[in-house]
Amino acid sequence: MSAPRTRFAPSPTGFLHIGGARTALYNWAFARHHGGRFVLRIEDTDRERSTLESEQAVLDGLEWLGIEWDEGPVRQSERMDRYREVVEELLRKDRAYRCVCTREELEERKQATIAAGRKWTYDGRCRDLALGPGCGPHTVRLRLPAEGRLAWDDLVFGPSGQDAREIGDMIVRRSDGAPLYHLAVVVDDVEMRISHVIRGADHHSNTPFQLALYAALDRTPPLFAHVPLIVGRDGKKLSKRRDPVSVQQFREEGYLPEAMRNWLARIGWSHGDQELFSKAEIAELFELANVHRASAQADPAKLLWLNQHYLKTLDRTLLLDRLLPFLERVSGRRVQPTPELARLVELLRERSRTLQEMAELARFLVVEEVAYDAKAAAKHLRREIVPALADLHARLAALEDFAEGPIEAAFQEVRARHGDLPMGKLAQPVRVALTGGEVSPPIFETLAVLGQHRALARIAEALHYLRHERD
RNA sequence: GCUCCCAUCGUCUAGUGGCCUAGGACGUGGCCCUCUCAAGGCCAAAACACGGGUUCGACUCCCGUUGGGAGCACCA
Repeated sequence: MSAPRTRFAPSPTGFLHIGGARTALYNWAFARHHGGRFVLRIEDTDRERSTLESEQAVLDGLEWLGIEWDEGPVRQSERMDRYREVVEELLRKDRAYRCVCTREELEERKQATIAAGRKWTYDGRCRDLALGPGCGPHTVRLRLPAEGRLAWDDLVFGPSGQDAREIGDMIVRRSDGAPLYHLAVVVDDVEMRISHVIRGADHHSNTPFQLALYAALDRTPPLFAHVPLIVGRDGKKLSKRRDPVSVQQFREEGYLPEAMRNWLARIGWSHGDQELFSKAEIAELFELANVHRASAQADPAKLLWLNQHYLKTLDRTLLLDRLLPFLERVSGRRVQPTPELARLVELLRERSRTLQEMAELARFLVVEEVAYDAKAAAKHLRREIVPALADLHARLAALEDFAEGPIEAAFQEVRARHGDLPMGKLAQPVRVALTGGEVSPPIFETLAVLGQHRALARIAEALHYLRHERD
């Protein structure tokens, strides 16, 4: 195939939705795979609902996911004159006609038809009236063929189509002069020379009408590929209320773009048994032929697993960089990358599923003092540990090289001196003293990362708490 | 209601008439490892929606049923 041109055409009426993000990803991947170009178009003809903020949110989301576009963004709102021209041209060529039926009249006739048990499409009342521009408030309707089939070979769904007579003459220009969505889309896809329209399956049944528009415009339609919808947990349509749907939201919860991209790619598309795909692999391996036809549920558990995988394997500098904002948020302070923090992050990689979790586990390193988790303190900070803990404090204070090995030796000595104290009995209280909670990397490493001075201060603080504050 | 579409473990999927005692991954359960939490290793449970055909042979092809989805606007 000659270099294809694909496009992603979101309407900026909210944030970037995971369904939209996946559609964008597929368009991007298809273009990259075939050495084509990927164009971004903003469908903001609905002035009421479109905002600049949400346009920016969509752009940010795409950038974050690493889905870069080659052209655009082109805004439909800036092309209104062109759509008007096209409608005039359609009128001139008698491919369309003016219609003065009001909404009320239409509704009335529609109800009557349905009551009579027949199917409603526009009844063509104004079709042969040859109404001129002076006919008063009117819409413009496309003249649809009375017979024949509007068919295409969908790249995902295969042979598709609908009889023209079942569609009826659809409106292409509203009575206020604004073009309808389908007209704008077709005009843009023609003029942007889009070769492959890859979009959500919710547009599958809109396609016949758009085909009629291409015919009226005397243009060859592009190839269509409809990708299955992502549905919610119960198999129903995604609901903003029930399901997490915003890319931005996942981002704020600490998911990595690498994981999101991989997750999105694998919903409704597969390449054999492969689960892990880098950005380059998605571009290299993506084929429309391997896109499923059935709608799919997005599984948050799988995303969590993917996220942990990328957390484990991401470049260390990059990871630290991504973590900082989260760490600043959970600690409430400015955080500089330090060698200690970098070391801790290495230990936290396989213990965190999100950047948020990682930040919470790293918090103890960047704050001045930790607050004891009530449950952890109740369980591990008990009076009977005081002698051993005090002994450990003394031994650790005496260390010249505050590294893992010597620290471990200190622990062994203390345990032996206190009736062969089980490791857990000593490690857990120390862990609570150091971090405030009962979860952290291995205790020797945790101590080493925190440093002798701060570690001793926290153990001393715990001893003070045990002697004076605890009942 | 009408039109169109879809249907393999809980979820994402492999499978294109015999390689299937239906494979993988996530999740779930168990065991091992273990100073906590993880990670890791091993094991397990878990699916071809149903009914008819076609065929020597159907998860794979055809028809129907059931279930699910999308579209049916002077929204996008």
